[in-house]
Amino acid sequence: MLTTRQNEILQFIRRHQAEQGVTPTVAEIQKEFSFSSPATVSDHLQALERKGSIRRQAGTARNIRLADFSRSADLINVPLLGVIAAGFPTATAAEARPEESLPLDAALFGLARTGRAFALRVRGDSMVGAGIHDGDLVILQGGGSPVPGDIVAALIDGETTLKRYVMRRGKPVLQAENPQYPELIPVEELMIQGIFRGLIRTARP
Amino acid sequence: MLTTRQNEILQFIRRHQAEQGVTPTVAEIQKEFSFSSPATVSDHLQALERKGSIRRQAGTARNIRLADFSRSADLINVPLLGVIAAGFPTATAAEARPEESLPLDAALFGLARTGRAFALRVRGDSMVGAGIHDGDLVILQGGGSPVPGDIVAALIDGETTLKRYVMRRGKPVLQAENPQYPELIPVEELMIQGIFRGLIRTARP
DNA sequence: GGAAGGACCGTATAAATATACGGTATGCTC
DNA sequence: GAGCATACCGTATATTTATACGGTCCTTCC
Repeated sequence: MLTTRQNEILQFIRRHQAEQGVTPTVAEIQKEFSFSSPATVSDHLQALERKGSIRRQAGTARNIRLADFSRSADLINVPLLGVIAAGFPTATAAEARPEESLPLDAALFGLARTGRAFALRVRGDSMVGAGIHDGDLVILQGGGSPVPGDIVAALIDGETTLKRYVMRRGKPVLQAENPQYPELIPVEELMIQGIFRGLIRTARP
Repeated sequence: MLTTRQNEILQFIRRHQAEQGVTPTVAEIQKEFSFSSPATVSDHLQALERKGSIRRQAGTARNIRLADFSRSADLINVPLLGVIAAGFPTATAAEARPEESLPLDAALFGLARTGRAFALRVRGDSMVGAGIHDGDLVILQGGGSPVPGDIVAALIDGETTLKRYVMRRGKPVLQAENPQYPELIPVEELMIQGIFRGLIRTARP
């Protein structure tokens, strides 16, 4: 479908976008291929557009758009905010100091693009019954109301912990999922920081 | 660190890049926020650059670069190839029919950009002891040799299963991690399809 | 009360940028 | 051999684009 030359140019555009974050200008393509004239590039771009590989917006700079770019349009950068205790509550949690961020597929994790999503690394094993292990990254959606049964990051008495949110006799309680921990934590003042949306575990080398 | 306004503008730049594939021009930012002057945008961009959120290349159009862009340059599309049995081996596995693909951070999962990585959805609970549950997505790296202790997707007698690869008396065996399953599966002919690199679980709504 | 930073406006402008126009040359095909 | 697509060149140019300069108004902080 594409000629050899057209394919070379398309590959360069892809590479440029992946590395620089933006598509190249006509002049940059011209330089890469050592063309003497920008018109040569223009010709190729016309061909690529006709064949549907790229789109262009008339009258703007750096106006090349890859036709299949929308594939990764649903990505959001989820900040990794620190460590959360799945065990006894600890104060060393949920700081607002983004060390790092994870590019995640918002649709896969059911994350609202508008709401604040964040990730925390789990320390402790109080949630092993729910398959959440020490070292896992939990993905949480901030700013919402949990449904009983949800796993939540909760702030109780100034300390944050990961527990299951359930109702007992009309009152919300936080429940661990490990027989070695107290099953129920009575809650006086409860602030939900985030609702569990998923987790990521990576094999340790 | 960033002011409210600076953050709004940074978010717009991020969103524009995610949706359009390129960062916005000064004029596009100006229009989005209904500023009467491009100088206002310039002021904000200066502040964002000073604070390290963006970088700019002098003398070019559409020259905003997100400082943390390189992080998402490491994304690879990992095909979701089907379902794998974590239980008794089944023939319905590892088909070469990509239904879907997952954009994943290659560095996070330790995936080689060159090698073939793939994902499978887990059916069964023979690996719950390793924290792998029914419905999880396991990320596997194809084409390598497992180290004893690795979790692998293995093809035995034409059927695929997810098990831990260990050595017993000098011979490789596949081990389930659930007392309800036979602990060791003697292996006559063993083909490793992939080595476990991580998993993704999403909360079911 | 002055200094500093933030948030804007209006205008001006050099440089970057995409593209049009008119060429040449080559290979393919009907 | 005419017609057509591809692959290039050189030049010209209307726009786009980023940014500089000189302002105003406000809040915060010492």
